[in-house]
Amino acid sequence: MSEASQQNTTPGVNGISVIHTQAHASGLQQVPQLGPAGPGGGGKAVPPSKQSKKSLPMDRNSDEYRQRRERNNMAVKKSRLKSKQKAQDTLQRVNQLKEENERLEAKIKLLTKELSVLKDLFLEHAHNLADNVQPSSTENTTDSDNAGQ
Amino acid sequence: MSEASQQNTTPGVNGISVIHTQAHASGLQQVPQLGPAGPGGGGKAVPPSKQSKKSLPMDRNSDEYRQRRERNNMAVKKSRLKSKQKAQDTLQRVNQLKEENERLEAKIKLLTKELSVLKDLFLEHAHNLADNVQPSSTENTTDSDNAGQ
DNA sequence: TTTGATTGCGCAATCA
DNA sequence: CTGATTGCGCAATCAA
Repeated sequence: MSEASQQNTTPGVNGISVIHTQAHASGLQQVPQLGPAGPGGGGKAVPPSKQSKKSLPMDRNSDEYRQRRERNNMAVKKSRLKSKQKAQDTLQRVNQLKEENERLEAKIKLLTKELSVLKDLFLEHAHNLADNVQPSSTENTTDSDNAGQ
Repeated sequence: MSEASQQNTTPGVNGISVIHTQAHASGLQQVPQLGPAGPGGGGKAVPPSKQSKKSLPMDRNSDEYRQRRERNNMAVKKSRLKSKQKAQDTLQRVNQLKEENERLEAKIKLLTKELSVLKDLFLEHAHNLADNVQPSSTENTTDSDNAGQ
C-alpha cells in the first residue's frame, strides 16, 4: 500500500514531492559512465563482430533510450500484474478444490452410511434364514430410503 | 540464470564489467539531491516536529546509509524468497487437492455401485415376498424377471 | 525511535 | 527488434 520511486517523483522524505513529468534531462539514476570506447584497464576486445550499437553505454539522455525504458517499464508492470493475478487465481483454485473436497467427503459419508444400513439388513435376513425363521410379520426393516441426486 | 544490477557491477553491455566492490564513493545512483532544507519550488514546511535526522537527503556516501541499504537488500531478498516459496507451496497444494479429489470421486463411484447392487438385491427380495414365494435355499422360482444391470 | 518485512517501481540482462 | 520475464537495488511503509 504505497508507491514510490526515484524516477518520476522524488520522494521528499517528509512530504515534499518533486515531480519530474518526463524526467529526461536530469542526472537521475547515474551510472559510472563508462568511457566511450574502452575502459583504461582491461580492454577486453569483444568477439570480432559488429559493435556498432551495443558495447556502448548508450546515452542515458538519449531519446531512444528513454523510450525503450518506458516501454520496458510498461511491460514489467503488465507482467507483474499478470503474475499477481495468476497467484490469486491459484489461491482461489485451492479454496474451490477444498470446497469440492468437503462436498465429496460428505457424500462418501452418506453413501457409507446407507451401505452400512443395507448390509445390516442383509445380515439380519441371513440370520433369519439360518435360524429357519419364517418371515412373517417380523419384517421390520428399518428402511432408510434414499437416492442420490 | 542471470543477475545484474547497477550497484556493484556496472554492466558493460557487452562484456566489460567494472566491479565496484563496495561502491561507496562515486556518484552512482544519483538522486536529484534535494536541497539541504527545502527544494526551491514548493518549500512545504514539514510538520512541526523533530527534523534532526529525517527529512534530510541522508548522504548516499554515509557509512550508516550503506549499512541500512545492505540490510534492507538482505531483507528484500529474504522476503521475496519466502514469497516464491509460498507460491510454490500453493501450487503443490493445488495438485495435492486435485489428487485427493480424484481419489474421493473414485471412492464415491465404488460406493455407489455397491449400493446399487445391494438395492437391486433388495428389490428382488421384495418381489419374491410380494409374490408370496417361499424362499427356499436359492430364491428363484416361477418368476421370470430381470436381474438388474 | 529502531529494525526487519513488504511492496511498488525502475533498470538491465535475458528469454522468446 | 520487440515484448515478456526475472533478479536486483532503492525508498516508502508497515509492523513489532
